[in-house]
Amino acid sequence: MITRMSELFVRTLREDPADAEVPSHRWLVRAGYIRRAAPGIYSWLPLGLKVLRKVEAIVRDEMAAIGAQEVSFPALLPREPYEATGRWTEYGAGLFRLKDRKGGDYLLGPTHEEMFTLLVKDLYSSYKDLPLSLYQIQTKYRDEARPRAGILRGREFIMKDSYSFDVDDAGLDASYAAHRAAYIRIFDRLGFPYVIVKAMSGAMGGSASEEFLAVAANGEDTYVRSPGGYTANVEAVEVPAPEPIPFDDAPAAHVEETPGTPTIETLVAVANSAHPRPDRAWVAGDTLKNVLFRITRQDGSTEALAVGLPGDREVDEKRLEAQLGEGVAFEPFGDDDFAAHPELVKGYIGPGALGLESASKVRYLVDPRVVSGTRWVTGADQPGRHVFDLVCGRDFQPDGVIQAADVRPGDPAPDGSGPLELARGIEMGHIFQLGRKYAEALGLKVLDQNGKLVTVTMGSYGVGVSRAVAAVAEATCDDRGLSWPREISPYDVLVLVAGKAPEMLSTATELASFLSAAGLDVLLDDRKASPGVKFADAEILGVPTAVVVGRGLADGTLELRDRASNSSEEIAVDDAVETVLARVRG
RNA sequence: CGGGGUGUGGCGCAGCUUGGUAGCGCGUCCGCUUUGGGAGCGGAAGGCCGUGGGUUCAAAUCCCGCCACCCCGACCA
Repeated sequence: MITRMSELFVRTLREDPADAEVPSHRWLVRAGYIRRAAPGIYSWLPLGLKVLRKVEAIVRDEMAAIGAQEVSFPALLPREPYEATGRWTEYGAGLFRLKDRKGGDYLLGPTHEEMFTLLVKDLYSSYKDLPLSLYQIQTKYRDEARPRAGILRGREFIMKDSYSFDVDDAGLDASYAAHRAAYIRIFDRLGFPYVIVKAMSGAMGGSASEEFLAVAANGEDTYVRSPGGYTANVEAVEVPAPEPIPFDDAPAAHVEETPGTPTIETLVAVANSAHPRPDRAWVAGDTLKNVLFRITRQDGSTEALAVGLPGDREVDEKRLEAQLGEGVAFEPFGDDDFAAHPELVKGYIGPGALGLESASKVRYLVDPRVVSGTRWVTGADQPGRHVFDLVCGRDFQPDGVIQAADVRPGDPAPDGSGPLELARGIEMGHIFQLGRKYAEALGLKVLDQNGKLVTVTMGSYGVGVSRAVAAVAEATCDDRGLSWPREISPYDVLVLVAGKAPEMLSTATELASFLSAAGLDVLLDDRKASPGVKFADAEILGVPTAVVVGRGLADGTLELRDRASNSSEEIAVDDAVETVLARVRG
């Protein structure tokens, strides 16, 4: 195919759109790939649509390769299935809901677990029918509280979601492994750097869950990695508990006056001046900080929660949220909350006043590092007083452990593979073992070999297709514009006429014809615009390879440009077709 | 939902303090010139100044209300 740029429906913008912050958003709009239609909702223009279709093609290809079959559910869905799984209410404000003329409730599907489960339930009833993997590439709707970054996080987006159905756990493991392998091929082909990280399976449960993150400095997800190969979303990092320490000869706990020390910083200062430690100075890590939250569940019930952690750490709210599970909100304790718990002295809260067995009845969960035998300086539950040498397991007993402390560069990897490094990424895919939650809620059972009804176990696997377009743009663009990996570039090659001599256009047209005949998708910039405009547009549009037909033509040469490296070389007109084909296919 | 900001031709912005009936750059159209890094000159089209009300002889500008959108934080592919 040859597309003449003089006829292509595209308009590049010379200036940045005012509302675009992140590079992918800015360039996709400036290059004429997408246009905003409403907040978080975008239209795809010819160039953008070509890229989108190419991403979809890769996904379809790899799904077919593992035997998954494509279906397509409506985006507009009835309420009932979502009522059955509780998600009509659980999804809360994030769900686009609407009514038909009769007043019936409908929703725009945010995800389709229910529909897939019901479809299989309708048609299949024997273990002989399984395993089965179905998928769709569908427009999804989520009424995000704050859409942002263009297509990277919209309210309407395109997702490939697949579901596997198996009779037993071994089957689920196999389906999961197949999807994992397919995802690796998909993301390899998309041609941008990514990492696979351990993820939270969340309230869904299930044993395995991994995310595919595009490596991007301004990504919304933070992940960790170690030299030994450990990777995980920060939310999923499980700090291991150290070995308990014997405390038989530990000194007895003693309360000391520490006036004016409501913060860790002031406490450390006063401890060092008024109660110096004999061997070394006190540091924040010697203190036990107790942070209070009020958590609110989906049903509206609230509960106080205390989190104990070494004083040199902060509570990471994302990690805390992940621990609390879906639909549980939390807020720091306010004055009202303190008023309701008079035994908790703000700034001087210690384990003595915490725990389900204590007077406050506040659940007390601690960082795994707060292990039996560790000695702490912590609040004495009286203003201006702290207790020293308080030993975990002897002087207090937490109700449990929680992974809520922040993870820092240099922390040891949980598997002992070295110090952790932190980096940012964009979630591109998520695979996880759903288990039997939906099958149970919707009654998806099959008869097994023994004629007994068993509940099917499911896996759920998503790829953000429209997001992938933005993520690739994000990962590959530079200060001049987009720069596509070959497999998803809207065109294989751009032939650019840089000059007004008639033979330039004729040579270019002829070259384009040969390349097209050889199977390439060619964009021919035959516009009358000045070379400067064309070069600038070539860089904004991001076609990986460009051939410039210009002043070198008189000497029998053309210029071959590589967008990714912004380098160029002269090639002979006579074997231009061969050279370009070799480059594009290379 | 909390915090900040902005609404003026297609895009990016000025004008608002000190009311007088709208301007600049880019883009678009016509003509001539120009053609290796977003060309030059001349001409042209295109705006009920987010919205409702108020003040005034007169409102983009002042006052009150509303709406929308964007950006920063808590949710997700």
